[in-house]
Amino acid sequence: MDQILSNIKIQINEKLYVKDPETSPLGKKIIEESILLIDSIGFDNFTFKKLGEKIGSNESSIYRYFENKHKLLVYLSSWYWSWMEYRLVFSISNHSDSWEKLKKAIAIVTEKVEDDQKTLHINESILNKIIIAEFTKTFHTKEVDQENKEGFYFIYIRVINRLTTIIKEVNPEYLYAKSLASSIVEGAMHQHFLTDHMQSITDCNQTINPTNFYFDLIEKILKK
Amino acid sequence: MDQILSNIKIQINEKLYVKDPETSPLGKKIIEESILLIDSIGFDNFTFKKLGEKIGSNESSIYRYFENKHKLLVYLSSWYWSWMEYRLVFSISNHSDSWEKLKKAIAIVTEKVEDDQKTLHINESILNKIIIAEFTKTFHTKEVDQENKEGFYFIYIRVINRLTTIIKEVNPEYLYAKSLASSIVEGAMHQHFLTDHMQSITDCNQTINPTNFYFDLIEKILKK
DNA sequence: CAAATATAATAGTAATACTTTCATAATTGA
DNA sequence: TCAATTATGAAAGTATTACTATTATATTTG
Repeated sequence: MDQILSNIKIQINEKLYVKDPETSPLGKKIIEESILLIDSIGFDNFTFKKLGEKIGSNESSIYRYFENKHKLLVYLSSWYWSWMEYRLVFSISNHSDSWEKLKKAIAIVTEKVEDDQKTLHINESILNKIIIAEFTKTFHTKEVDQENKEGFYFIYIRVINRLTTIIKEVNPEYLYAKSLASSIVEGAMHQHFLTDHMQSITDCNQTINPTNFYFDLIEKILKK
Repeated sequence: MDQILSNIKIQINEKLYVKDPETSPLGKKIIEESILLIDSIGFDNFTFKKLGEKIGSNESSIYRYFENKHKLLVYLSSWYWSWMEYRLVFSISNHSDSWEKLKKAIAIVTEKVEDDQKTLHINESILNKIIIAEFTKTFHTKEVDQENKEGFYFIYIRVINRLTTIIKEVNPEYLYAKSLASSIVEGAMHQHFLTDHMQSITDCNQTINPTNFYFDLIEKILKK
């Protein structure tokens, strides 16, 4: 997996950037440090000026890579879901039993991400924290329909479609495979959020995690 | 119900406003028109200046009611969840069977709100649209823990707790009542959002709605 | 009807979200 | 290798946002 991942270049919609950040050291630094800065001060307080100060670069140089911070966040999210998709496809590839595949897939999309050292400039564990905290902001905008048309959420949708396909494999009679898939992906992020900030309305904690909750749930919903 | 609702004054955390908007015509106009303006241009593009222009009042006058637009949104959300809670409590009060109560409760929290004319200055149907589009922004902030301590999300949490209680009544052995309740409330909003903006990853549409999805889901999860 | 309170009008500040211009540094390819 | 191209940095500028403060004028209330 290490080798494969290091050979794969994650493809991101070209409309999300002005200049591809993967093509230069400054671009990579923007990605690397924006993840850390968004995690530390939150997306709402994040500005290109602050990022520039942090990386010792001028604000205007960052604008040569990204039009605005919204597109940077969509870029980071696309990267995340692309990486997720890769791990998902890989993890189910060695299973033929559809039930096993589903459990693997759900584990992948609902588990907290522990840092893996496979990519140099991206800390996946912190990126996962950002996704839990900020991903919903990428599409809760007035421009969502336009941006959806332009494919900004394409990879995220593809991940959910992959999960949907496996759900249908497990139980072709189940009527709500798409809604179940989108509920699990979004819901797992929400349960992680609640674990950290509103413990009183979730059963998840240090010992029980969203994966346990969703394993139990799909067993009851899909087992015939 | 009409009568009861018109007699009840929905209580909102005092920390959310500088001056209670229910105590003056301008205050009520701020509430009424902010709902319409947020719906029309989106919360991100909404400013007190624009609201002032719309209602023929000065920006500075609005600041005498709300410190900032974030607190206004939390105020509107609190109002919404308080109204929800009221309808929920009312709708289950004439049922003794816990399964019937659960179905009623889930219908209330997952159905699209059709405008009801019980309150004069608040359009609940449009407020429901705002909640679907913007509610997640109220707590996806760096200040969430502080604001949670101050009780900003108290009513929302109470609604979820009420649902949790009914779930436990239906099936005391089920291990994830809290997570199920929070998933349903959040998930229903998400499914409504997907219906409007990302049809390809939901089964909900004009004929099937989130309520159908969750009725089926709880039946499979909780029926013994 | 006077006093208190609410609202409006205006101006001002600091930060945000950019854009533009020009200088300089680094890279590339003939 | 050196000229041309491209990338980055520095600085300044604009419009908008998110407020605060001051003063004047309405409106309400006791």
